[in-house]
Amino acid sequence: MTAQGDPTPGTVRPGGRTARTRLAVRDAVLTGLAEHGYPGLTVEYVAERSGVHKTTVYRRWGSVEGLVADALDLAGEDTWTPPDTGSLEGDLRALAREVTETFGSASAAAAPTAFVAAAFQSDRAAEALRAFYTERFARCESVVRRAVERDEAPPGTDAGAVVRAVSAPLFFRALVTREPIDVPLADQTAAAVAVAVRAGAYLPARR
Amino acid sequence: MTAQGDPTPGTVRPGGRTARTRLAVRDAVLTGLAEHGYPGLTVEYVAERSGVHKTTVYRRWGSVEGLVADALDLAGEDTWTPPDTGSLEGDLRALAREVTETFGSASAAAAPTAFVAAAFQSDRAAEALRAFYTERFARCESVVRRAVERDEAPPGTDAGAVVRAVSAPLFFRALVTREPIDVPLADQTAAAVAVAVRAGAYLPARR
DNA sequence: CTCCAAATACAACTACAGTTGCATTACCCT
DNA sequence: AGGGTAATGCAACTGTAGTTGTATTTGGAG
Repeated sequence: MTAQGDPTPGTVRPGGRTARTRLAVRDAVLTGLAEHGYPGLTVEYVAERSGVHKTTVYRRWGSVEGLVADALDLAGEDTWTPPDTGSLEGDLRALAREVTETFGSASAAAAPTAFVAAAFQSDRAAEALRAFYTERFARCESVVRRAVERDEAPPGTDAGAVVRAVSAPLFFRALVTREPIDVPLADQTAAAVAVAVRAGAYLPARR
Repeated sequence: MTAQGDPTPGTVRPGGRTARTRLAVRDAVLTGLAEHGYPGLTVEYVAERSGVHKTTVYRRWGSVEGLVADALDLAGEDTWTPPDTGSLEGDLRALAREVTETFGSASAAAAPTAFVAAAFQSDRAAEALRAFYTERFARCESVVRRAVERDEAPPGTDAGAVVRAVSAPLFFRALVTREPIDVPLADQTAAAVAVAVRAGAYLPARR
């Protein structure tokens, strides 16, 4: 999960100017994504905006994809926890609505969209994205765990499959087919998955 | 759906050398994608491989994204029809397995993956991708229509939502999180959606 | 406080993607 | 068949992304 741009392990200088530079660059990356989108983000822009010389940016991050991958590593280090509404369908609906909100406004969608775009360009960004979602979905599995405890879902339900089934149709429309997504669609998706869970369609024995 | 690379409407020269050039270039694009992947595909490679001068490629297609968008337009002009196995779950399972097959081998996945990647880079490719999937999913809706006729699905079922719900989790894992997808996963996804359909979770009244 | 190593700044350079003006070729129409 | 026009080929050019070698600055350790 550690960014490749980090000083090599065991370095003597973890803080100070290096840390300031990194933060300034990360800030410039997010600003640039919001303003020009991923295709318009250039190393030169980040260098100018952050006040860090472009040589330094190239040496530590290597490319635009490296910059985005580093920003993605940072995004994974938050304290987000899945919703807890007291019912399976309520939790799934809240999860789906969060996706809808993220991709509802262009400014909020800029960074997540860029993360996916960068993953198509470089293996490092792809790995960072994979790690991000692995960790994020692992957090979400508590939703299913609680549902099992409430007898809303059969024991052994494949929690990972459930949380992916709720998110995927919305991600797919937002990122691949560019169809509009809204709250009713999120609710429909959550309801459908909740029905399937209760029916035992996500028991891993079926795989 | 007409490619931007086409001669302007009403042109006097729809066939002949122009058509040969276009086919040679399209072929080179697909070969290049399979060999080097999207990030490694360059206009210069396509020019050399196709025997068409790079100036011509730049003039007619404009960029790598234009080349990919044109190839995508071509891909949409096929005679593919959705499976007809005689049951809803069978049809959904067959659809899901097709997705699995597409992204199962690196060579088969190269073009579809590139289409999505290009859509993040240029609006023209994004529009071509949107058109492709809109048309493709419209064809798939016959699966749901037949299920309604067989009383396997309630009348008024949102066919578009159903076919997207079957495909999306597989696309999402293949393209975004880069998780492995296999036949059991396809079957699980299809079974879950079939259960939800039968329970009436995809009635558009819920939106 | 001073010294040392790491990180950054600077400037010049390289390479290649993409452009432009013009010559040439090939196709369609009469 | 042959003339006109669209499309392609060609070669030289431009701009900029990315590189390299070196000087300078910074921050921590003793």
